[in-house]
Amino acid sequence: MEDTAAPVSSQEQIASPRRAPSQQRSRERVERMLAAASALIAEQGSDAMRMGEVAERAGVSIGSLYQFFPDKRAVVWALAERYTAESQACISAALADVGDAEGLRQAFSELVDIYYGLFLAEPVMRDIWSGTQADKALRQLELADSRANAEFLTAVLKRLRPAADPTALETTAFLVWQMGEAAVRLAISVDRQEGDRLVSAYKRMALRELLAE
Amino acid sequence: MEDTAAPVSSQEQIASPRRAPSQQRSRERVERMLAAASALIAEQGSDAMRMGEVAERAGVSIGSLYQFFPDKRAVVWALAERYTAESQACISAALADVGDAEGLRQAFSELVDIYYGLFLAEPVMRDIWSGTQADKALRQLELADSRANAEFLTAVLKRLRPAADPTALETTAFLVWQMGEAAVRLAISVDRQEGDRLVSAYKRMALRELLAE
DNA sequence: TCTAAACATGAGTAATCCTCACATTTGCAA
DNA sequence: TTGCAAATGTGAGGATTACTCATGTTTAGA
Repeated sequence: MEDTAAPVSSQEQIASPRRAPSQQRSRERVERMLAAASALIAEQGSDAMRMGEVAERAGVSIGSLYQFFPDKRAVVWALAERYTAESQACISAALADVGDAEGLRQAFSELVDIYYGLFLAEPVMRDIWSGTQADKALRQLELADSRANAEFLTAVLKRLRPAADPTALETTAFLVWQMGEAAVRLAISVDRQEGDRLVSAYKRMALRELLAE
Repeated sequence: MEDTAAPVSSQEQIASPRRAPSQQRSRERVERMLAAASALIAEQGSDAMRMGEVAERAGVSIGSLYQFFPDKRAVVWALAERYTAESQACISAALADVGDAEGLRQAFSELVDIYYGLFLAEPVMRDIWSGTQADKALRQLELADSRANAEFLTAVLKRLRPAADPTALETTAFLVWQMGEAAVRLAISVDRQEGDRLVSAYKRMALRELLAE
């Protein structure tokens, strides 16, 4: 007798730290845990990362690890959250004072290059975001992040094309942004030369759309 | 004393059936296994799919399951392979006799609609391809599939724009195709109304690029 | 009919996530 | 300073699950 219902479809809530570290000592230990996890992900990928190994390398017991992270995904999620927070500021700054088409062209091109470079250089980031589709919580984080970033782009578009339908601009910005993330992920999974070509092609395609009409 | 090398980076080869079923009886049993797996994925997702449950539902022992599939991923992979084989024919047919810009516009739009519809309707397909980023073998299958499909598009482009640089056309086709897959995956993970808008926006963006110059 | 190969079985192995009962440390009020 | 509650730390062990293997059964063909 098994469940015939599909419990998966419900919104799996993101697991927040089981208990926020309130003492200095534990805050440092949590940092060590995250650093250990980051190193292990860089070496082996998040899938091969073992919780026991994270604990060992951080110099804490497995129990302590689970005191602050409800499960394995939460560890990865915590790292992912840091990256998004960092990049958000960078993106906001780059797009804030774009005033004309040429400005957008330059700022956008730079942003894509930075993003591409980050993925090429950061194995942890690459690993985390490539698992994004499979993990519901990460997928939600990525979507939320993408929406937030797309909003900066939307703001620019509304400035440059005040006559256009706002909803359409929002859709365009969101789509272009997501396509960019997909393009970069694609680019790093083929050889470097083709990757560069793909990123260039994406830039052209995105800008054509952003500056249309 | 731990390995400091990262064994993950090496090309994990796709696991082929451990032993191809040669008798009628076993061929039928393998079909039942795949059907059971498909049903379970539809209900719970491939991650929650348990090999024991697949065997039970197919009415075979766990040992039999492993006689034909070397591991869990191979089961999912076998299902994925079927979908790609099916869709390939469909895509090839749709693009084969495109002769002008208007023809491309129509054929492309239809293809995207079909693909979007398929993802909306087929939970198994949705699940399999959303895990695509995490699983190296599936990622390779998807890339190979995408390249093959993009080739049909490349052929059309070369016909419509004979003067253009062939490599550039190939890059464009591949990128546009991958963007399409990403757009559809994005569209099904937001609400239906926004999903529709995103797919429309993708069509416009892609066609603008495909018909440029 | 006989035999070798293909097929079938399921209890058992190994790996891993995570819990929990208990020990220790910290901050702070009396 | 002292006492104590809350926060933190520990690691053996429970629970789950992918996968193996020794052994038995069925099939195809000579």
